[in-house]
Amino acid sequence: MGRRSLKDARQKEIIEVFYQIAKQEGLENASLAKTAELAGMNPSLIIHYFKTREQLVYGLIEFILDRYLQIFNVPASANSTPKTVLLKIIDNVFSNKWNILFDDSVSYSCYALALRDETIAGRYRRLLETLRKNMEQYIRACKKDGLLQVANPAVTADLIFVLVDGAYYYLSLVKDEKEYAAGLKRYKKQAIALLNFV
Amino acid sequence: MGRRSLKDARQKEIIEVFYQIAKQEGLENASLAKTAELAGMNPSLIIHYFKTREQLVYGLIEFILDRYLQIFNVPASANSTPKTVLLKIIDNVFSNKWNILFDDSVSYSCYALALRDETIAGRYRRLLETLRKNMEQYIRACKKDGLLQVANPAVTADLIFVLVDGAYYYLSLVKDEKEYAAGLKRYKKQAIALLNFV
DNA sequence: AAATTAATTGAATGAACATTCAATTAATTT
DNA sequence: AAATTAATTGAATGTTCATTCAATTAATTT
Repeated sequence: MGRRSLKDARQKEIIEVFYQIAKQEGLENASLAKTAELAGMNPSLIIHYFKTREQLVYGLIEFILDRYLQIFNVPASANSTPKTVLLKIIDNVFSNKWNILFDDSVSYSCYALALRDETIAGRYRRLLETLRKNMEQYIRACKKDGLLQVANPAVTADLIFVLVDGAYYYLSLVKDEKEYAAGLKRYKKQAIALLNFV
Repeated sequence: MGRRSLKDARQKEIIEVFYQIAKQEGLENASLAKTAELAGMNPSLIIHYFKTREQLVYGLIEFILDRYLQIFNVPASANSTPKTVLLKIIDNVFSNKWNILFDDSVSYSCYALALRDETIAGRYRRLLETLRKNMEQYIRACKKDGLLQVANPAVTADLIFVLVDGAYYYLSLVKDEKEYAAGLKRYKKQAIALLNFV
């Protein structure tokens, strides 16, 4: 049947290099040429795998959005009660891990794209919905066990993510580590207050 | 003394056209050529007034950031008490006026730039600081009159803006008008709750 | 070994871009 | 009217870019 396809692996590799370039130079300056050079391949090979730059950007966004779901990766040791799980998730959200996982500039550039491209907007909507639904389930589990008192788990989950997004908007400009940590702590405290644990 | 300079007026005009192009095509696709064409002038005239595209972008950001301060423009009729003023400001923040004043995509593109350009970052820091300080003063005035009970006006002001930024992050993807209005209302209610009026 | 399929290269294309520079036109002052 | 200063134009430059296409190389199967 001829040579076997490297498509999946190659695409992933290219996306990762493209992301690296975008981090260094900004998404708007991330070109196929630069990406190809860093990846040690010919620009036309990128076109071979993605057809257009636009498709590569779609790939990058898929790649980035997938990372968000890692918030809900909680070690088994924290699985004792719904409350410890929920608190661990809140921990994840308001932690420095966030900054390692995401480049702020690229993130906002992608979001700006979403606001002009319905395909990308759809992906983002689905992600934000998933994040909220997941959080809602965890809140619901706690509520069922009488661990917290909230009128509407969906509304509370939404509010928490609004807090998260607003927090990182502000914090992304904060260079001072102490101030950054203090802010993160304050916002986290506010999020936990919203959960109204008994 | 020769011909008098049109610099200020011309620069402002160019920035406004540049903004218009950025709204239509995205900031990353807003070129001097397109701007010049829409403005009915030669691209080199833009260079004449701004030296480089980078300087034009700086001008655009200045232009956009100035608009944010309009939040605090409160009609004299609302000046009766510190509480009505503060509520009017909250009203302004969580209103549709916001969307008319700002293009979401361009806003996030500019913010992405700030995170890779210290000059722009400085401008944003100053603005965010000003917004918070202003809000803090209004909260303080209410507190002095015993109209609300908050432990730390600065912290509360910050939290409100975190809420605002997170709210618009989410809402910018919401197309449905009813859902948009409902969200806005919910977040506004939460902001007012934070103020803890007596 | 021949056939097949995909990977990869390299050269070429044309478009768009920011910027430069010299020349011209239009106000304003003396 | 002459001098001055700024506005404006238009052509030119060189770079970077995404994309195309034909040719070549490398696996894999029959």
